Amino acid sequence: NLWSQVSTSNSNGSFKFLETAKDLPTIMTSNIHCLNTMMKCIALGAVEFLRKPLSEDKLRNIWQHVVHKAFNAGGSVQSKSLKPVKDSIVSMLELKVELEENKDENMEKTENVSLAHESNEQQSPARDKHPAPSTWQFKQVGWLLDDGDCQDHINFSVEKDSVEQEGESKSFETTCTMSQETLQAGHPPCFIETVIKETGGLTDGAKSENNIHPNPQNKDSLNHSNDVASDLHTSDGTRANRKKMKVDWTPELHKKFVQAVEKLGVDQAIPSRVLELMQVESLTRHNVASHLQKYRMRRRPILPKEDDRRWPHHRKQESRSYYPYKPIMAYPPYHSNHDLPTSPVYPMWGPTGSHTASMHTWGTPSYLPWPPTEIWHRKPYLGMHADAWGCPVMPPLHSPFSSFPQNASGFQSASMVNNSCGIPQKSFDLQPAEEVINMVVKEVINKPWLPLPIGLKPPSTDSVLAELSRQGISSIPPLCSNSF
DNA sequence: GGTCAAATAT
DNA sequence: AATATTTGAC
Repeated sequence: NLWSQVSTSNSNGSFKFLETAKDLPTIMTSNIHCLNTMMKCIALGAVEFLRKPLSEDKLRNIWQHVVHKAFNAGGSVQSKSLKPVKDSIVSMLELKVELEENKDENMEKTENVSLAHESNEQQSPARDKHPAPSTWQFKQVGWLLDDGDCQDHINFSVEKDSVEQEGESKSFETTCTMSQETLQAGHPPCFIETVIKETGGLTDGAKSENNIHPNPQNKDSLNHSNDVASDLHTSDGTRANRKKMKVDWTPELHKKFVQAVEKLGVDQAIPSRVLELMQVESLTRHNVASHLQKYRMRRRPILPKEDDRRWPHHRKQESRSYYPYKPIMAYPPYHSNHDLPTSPVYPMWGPTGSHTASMHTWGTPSYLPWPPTEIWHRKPYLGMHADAWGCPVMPPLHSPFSSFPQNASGFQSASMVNNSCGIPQKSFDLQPAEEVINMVVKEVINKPWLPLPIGLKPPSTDSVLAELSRQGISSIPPLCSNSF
């Protein structure tokens, strides 16, 4: 990802640049507010044309789209985690800032910034990755078998070193499976399977990993004791060794988590509260916090917030706690959620259609597949990985930005039409302060779930072209000619 | 306490 | 190598 900048003192240069960078989403910013110029830029492939006084809103808007874009891309690639995206965006930010700094607006007439995205981002239609969803769902089923739905199991393995005797470090792992009524307060007994994870003489660092499978893998045998494992019933808490326990977020546990989060409202879900609602002792705030962190990262639903003010949209009173997150994606405008129930716009995590599907098992209506891998290491009883999900993950086969929303901030607002010559109100407006830029970008990045401002609807090519011809600018390379 | 991000563990 | 969790810092 990078920002490329081209500053020219004459619009012609800019146009040239635009043409050169057709395939790169380019945003033109200029203090020239001539419809003609704008049209031309758009026609030449600019994704947006912003009038020079770059307001905070405009910036935010742009960045939100960038972030969305980035996230979308990330989502399509299953393995891709959010972080990288974030990083790249951040790096972009730096460049951006740098750019902004260097910017010498005095002379420049037109300046354009192009938001380029990694070349590899192009998705090859051929090989997609749709495994996640299906597997996920499938897994669910598998689990249902053992748990008998209403029982939740919390598994955590405690690893404690046997006595202090350093002689031979023998550590064993205790896997405690406690069951508890889903929502009931009761604290049922729990089974504790102790697995001796004997570690040979400490000397040879080679800890024979022969050790019994920690919970992860043969989870399958929830019900059966594992080979080496021996079952004992104990009063849970007591032996809840105070060592490091790794919480195993089983689907059930996760489900609870999600329910709690939803009850609170995603935006108000904070670790402590969630923990309360979950009523799962044995879990620490940190555990929840961590999970929450992960949770938030995955679902990047756009969620209304005070951010709305800027985007005169009528969602005022929406108790946006639940899933009003019908993402107002600027991105793939094509299908609205109902078209293809299963085709996620946000390939992986976005709150997309398919509510019902996931609803039952995860009680998560809007969040698609939670953790793909997590699902995997529990072997579903029923073999085959059949794509239960059956979701034809359709990756954006087209240029990622193909539908990049135009008109970030009232592109076609009357104001700009008449306003042929912008007059810098405040130096600030013309040149957003670095802090502002930083702040805005950061905000956007940090809250990917915020609603995408404005329905940035792409200016219809037709209208633009029409207008252009009307203006006598017809010698412009047709938009459609290039992949833009 | 909440968040974030680095460090670990798997 | 990629994730899932845990730790620690802020």
